[in-house]
Amino acid sequence: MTIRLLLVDDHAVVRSGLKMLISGQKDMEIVGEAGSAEEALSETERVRPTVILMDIGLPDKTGIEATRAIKAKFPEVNVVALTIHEDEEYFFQMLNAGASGYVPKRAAPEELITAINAAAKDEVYLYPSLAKLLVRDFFNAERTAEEKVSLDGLTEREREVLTQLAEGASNDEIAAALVISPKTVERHRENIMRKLSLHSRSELVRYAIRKGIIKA
Amino acid sequence: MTIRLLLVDDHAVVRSGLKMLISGQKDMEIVGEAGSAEEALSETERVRPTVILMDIGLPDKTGIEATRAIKAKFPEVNVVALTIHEDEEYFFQMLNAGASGYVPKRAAPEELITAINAAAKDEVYLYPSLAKLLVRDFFNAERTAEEKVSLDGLTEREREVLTQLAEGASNDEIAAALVISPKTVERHRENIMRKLSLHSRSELVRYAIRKGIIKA
DNA sequence: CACCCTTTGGGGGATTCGCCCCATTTGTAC
DNA sequence: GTACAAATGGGGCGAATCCCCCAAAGGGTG
Repeated sequence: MTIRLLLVDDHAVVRSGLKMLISGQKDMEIVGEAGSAEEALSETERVRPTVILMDIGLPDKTGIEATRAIKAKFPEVNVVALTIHEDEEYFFQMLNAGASGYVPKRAAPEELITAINAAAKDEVYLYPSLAKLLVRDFFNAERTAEEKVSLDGLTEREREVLTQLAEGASNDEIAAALVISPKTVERHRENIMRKLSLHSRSELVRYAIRKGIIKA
Repeated sequence: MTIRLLLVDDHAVVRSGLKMLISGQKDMEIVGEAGSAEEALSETERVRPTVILMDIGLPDKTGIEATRAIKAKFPEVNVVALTIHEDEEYFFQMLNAGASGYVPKRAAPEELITAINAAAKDEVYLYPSLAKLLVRDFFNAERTAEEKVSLDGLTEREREVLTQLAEGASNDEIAAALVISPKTVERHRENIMRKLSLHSRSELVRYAIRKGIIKA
């Protein structure tokens, strides 16, 4: 099964570099090129590629918008972002737009090949320095030491109550679980909210998830 | 800078295979081996490796627990999971435990080398078929095609209300924002909760964060 | 010993929530 | 043209929430 590629980049030089690189891969074939988001759309419709290599900086729209538009119309086409940007923002936006991979232009050629192969199999290749960001955000990790302290001076008991609150338990349920009076749970809740400057259970839930106290 | 490796696997055969593979890398050096979680801990303390290759199936504890314990004591040591398991559960648990990479044993040797290099640089390598799962879970927001289905049949207006609810807004605040009566907001909230089988704002908040409708 | 912090518990009141009942208008589908 | 979903709005009611007030027992520190 040959992988049919569409190159999207406004620099012809970049495209020819990619063509040279791809030409070494016998299971890949470049079936089209585009220098703008508009062209990318029409070329996708015309040639129906397996995978699109998408630059982010395009003259008309960003590659992010182009990706979103393409995935909306042709969800079976997978997009690999290939860009000079290693910003966290672009990375997340591109994945959110539906990209199946993200490779900086400074990456080794083999990494791009890996990413293309992954995208063709409907998998996702993430460049390691950026994958790290995704994992960090996903698990709200990085705590271990300082974020546990950054629970803004909550006591042990308060943290215990907060956990239950965040999981959606009512005052009575928490009281039963901790074997104390519902009124004491109230008391703890008030103290928690005052210390954290939060004013509703909903805000407590978000706070707890952000801090990694509970999982979403 | 040589990368100092600790191999953790209860099968000596696997360890010698890895030794052979690593011996081809002149910037890597195996400084220790362990056949159990217990040994992994003590060896980590003794040799202070840069990167640990960690199997999940160990005789005493799982590699997940071992990783958690090691990251708690030696956060600067990065762990790459190397396992036969490609289950979603193990994958997420391992990352949550603090692993800097996840490579199935069936992966190509170069992928393991890439993962080790990434881990040594404090980055994260994710095997493409599993990276896909992470991205999917992280951006469960808009799925272009099946998004409407994945939100269990919520209407456009209901999703709009849900977003506000999840952000912690009261009925009156939402009414003001959407320029409708508080009573109508109530109506929408009831329909949302019934459709999703949720029964409190707290549960709505978690649901919305899980689905990527709002960020935590 | 006096002081502070934590944890425990109660009273009361204004407000909000969660869940029923009801209805009208405006589309879209058959 | 009728039927059905979606969006709009209202009334009411019991429960829960949120925010004040109050207090006492126990631990630790200066």
